[in-house]
Amino acid sequence: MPERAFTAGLRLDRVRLNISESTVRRLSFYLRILEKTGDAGVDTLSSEELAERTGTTAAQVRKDLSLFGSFGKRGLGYAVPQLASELREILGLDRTWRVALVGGGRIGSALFEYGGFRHRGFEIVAVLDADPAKVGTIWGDVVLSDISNLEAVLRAESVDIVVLTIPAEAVPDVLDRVVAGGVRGILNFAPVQLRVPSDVTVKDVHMVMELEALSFALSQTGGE
Amino acid sequence: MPERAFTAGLRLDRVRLNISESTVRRLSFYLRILEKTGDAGVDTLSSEELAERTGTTAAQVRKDLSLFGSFGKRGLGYAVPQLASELREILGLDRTWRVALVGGGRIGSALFEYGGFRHRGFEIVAVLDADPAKVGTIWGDVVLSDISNLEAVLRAESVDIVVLTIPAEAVPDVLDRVVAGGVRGILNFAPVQLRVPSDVTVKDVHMVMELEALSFALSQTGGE
DNA sequence: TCCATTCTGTGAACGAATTCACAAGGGCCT
DNA sequence: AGGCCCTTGTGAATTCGTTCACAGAATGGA
Repeated sequence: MPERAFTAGLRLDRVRLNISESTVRRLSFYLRILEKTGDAGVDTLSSEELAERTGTTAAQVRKDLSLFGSFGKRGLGYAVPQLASELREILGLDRTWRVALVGGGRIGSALFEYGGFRHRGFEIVAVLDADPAKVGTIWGDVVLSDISNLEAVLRAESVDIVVLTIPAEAVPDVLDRVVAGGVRGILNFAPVQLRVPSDVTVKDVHMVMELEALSFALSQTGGE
Repeated sequence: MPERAFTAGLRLDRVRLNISESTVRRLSFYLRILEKTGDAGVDTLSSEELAERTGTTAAQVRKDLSLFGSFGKRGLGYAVPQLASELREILGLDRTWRVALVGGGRIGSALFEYGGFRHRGFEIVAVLDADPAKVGTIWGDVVLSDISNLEAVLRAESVDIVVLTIPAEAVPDVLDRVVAGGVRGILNFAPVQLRVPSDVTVKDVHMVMELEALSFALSQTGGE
């Protein structure tokens, strides 16, 4: 039983219940919109407006939020900064996450140089690669480590999340060692199924599969 | 009514029926496994084995495939090269798709240098950016074009699919022009909802949202 | 040839997620 | 203060996707 403090609106009794992946993804999207409109000086948003900007329905927005509490005012809508702050807390974004980049190739380096992660509280504290020519090179404020020290680096840097951008064939070995290093969150770019213990969460980014899904869609409607 | 020729096993009557996004994503994954095991010399695979390697269930595999035809042999399983070829056709991968990269920043250049797309039949035939300093530079075998010529380039190169890696604020304008350029498939990396006509298909890759979903998952189980 | 074994293909059952529809709360104007 | 309008929060209904369970096809062995 968790004993952590939540804000008044949060429903402790429901927090542990099945929240679907799609709900979480939408929450993340709602938060983005709230931050954007908040910056633009808007202070209230209805479920309808939120739905329109995120490509869903007003009922869906209200249902998603209702899983965590009552954050709106009937007749009025949602207070933008307040709801944003609730969502940040729900999503666990009221802290910094320590991220290691495992794989320093094309994708890995693009993610590193792309500042978008750090701005949202994901700090890259280590980069690892198997290529001896890369080991020791300086990436921004971190020195690239040899992947043979993986477990040690993960523990020394208290890494929470690993971003895996290694070739498929290297996955089984590296994955075991990531888990052994105590990491319980993995963002996986390799086009293989990661087999992990149940206390480890994996999210996949499969760009080629998305392209193939586009190919399918175009083939369906195309030809005329 | 489509009049195109399909192989014997394909069910013309069902091809247009609702195939869910999850089914398509799995088909793409099955294909990968088939190609990998085919290269390893395996010539037959059961739904059970396919399921294990893709992280789903045997029933799911059979159901997915049954939406398009009967490709297996009872008591035996699926012939690897044959099923791979069927899936390639179903997914529309029996041709080359012409892709334009719109946005030549971090992500865009990483995707360009990453060879994984071309190997699967997605050929990058144009790269466009708004930065005058980049226009005219040579990327592999293409010259980077000014985004002000967007529609013209898309038409001249017969672009099928656009990969959008531009900042969120540039999206509304560029998106309209992508659609005006006749493109009906978009792989979107910008963290905004794309509003497009119904004959245009969009697939999103939202890496930061995936990270936030990880943050949520870790917050749920963490703390003890 | 016949039986035992294996694994597919698929209706039916189930469960999860979305949408509907409306009662109740809140603000504003007169 | 009262009435009107607006928008939330949420059970109920519906739709969609997954899992179950088994009949039927293919193979190999006796």
